[in-house]
Amino acid sequence: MVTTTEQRGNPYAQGCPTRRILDRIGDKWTVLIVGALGEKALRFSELKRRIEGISQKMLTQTLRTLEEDGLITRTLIAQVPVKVEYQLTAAGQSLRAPLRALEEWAIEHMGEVLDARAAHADLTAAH
Amino acid sequence: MVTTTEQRGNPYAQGCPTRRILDRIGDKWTVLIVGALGEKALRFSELKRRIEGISQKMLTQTLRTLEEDGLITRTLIAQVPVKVEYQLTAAGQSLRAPLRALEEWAIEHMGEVLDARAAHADLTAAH
DNA sequence: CGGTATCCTGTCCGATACTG
DNA sequence: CAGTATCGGACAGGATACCG
Repeated sequence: MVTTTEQRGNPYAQGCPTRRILDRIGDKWTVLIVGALGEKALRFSELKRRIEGISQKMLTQTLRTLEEDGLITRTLIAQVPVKVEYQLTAAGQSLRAPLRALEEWAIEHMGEVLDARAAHADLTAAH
Repeated sequence: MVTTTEQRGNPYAQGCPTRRILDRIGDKWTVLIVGALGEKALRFSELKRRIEGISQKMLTQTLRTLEEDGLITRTLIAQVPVKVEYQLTAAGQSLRAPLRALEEWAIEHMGEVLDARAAHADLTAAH
């Protein structure tokens, strides 16, 4: 066997699918949607209300992508007016832990990073 | 005090800095660079070699951003030819754990997600 | 070696208008 | 309510050329 490190999950290799998957996860809205759906299933409009600043287009688009990836399910309840519920699949649920870890890191180190940015801005301003 | 949930680390609020920080972290190359520097300090060209497909421009740009954010340090060794070493700061190091968790999730669920995508592609192809 | 500067193309994404 | 469709500006990011 000519098994190199590229074979399995090596994100440093160009062809590796983990890259594509990491890209998706890294997506701004994906993180927020998965987070929002973590507690319980939500409707389209509930999601839109919870996630400030997301446009209808991006919400739809991201939901479709998540559905394609098997991370959420979309349930249409045929009534008037129409009702659509989104909820995490098992795979989607399993993503919550690593994402929460990231969120916690962001919250914890936010001040530190902002200070560093400010310090750098001062330096450049002073030439 | 009129402290709302928006005040602290609530990524769902538009103004919250955690969003900006999560955006940075979510960046394609950031994850790979921090991962690569995890083991030991590396030179510019070493990083470029390790991270397949990154352009010089993006490597430089991402390194600058990471430096501004206080996650890595840049050390210039004045000799001929010039040598520059990048290494993680303490804050940068602390980011490794959550990122590794994400990488591991990607590796573990890669197959699952790819299957879901394939299944979806079949459905749409069949009309 | 480790960059910077410039050009240029693709894509992201918000705004808007319309629909079952 | 929960979308789809379309347009257009901003911007990410590759290719290329040049520099200390």
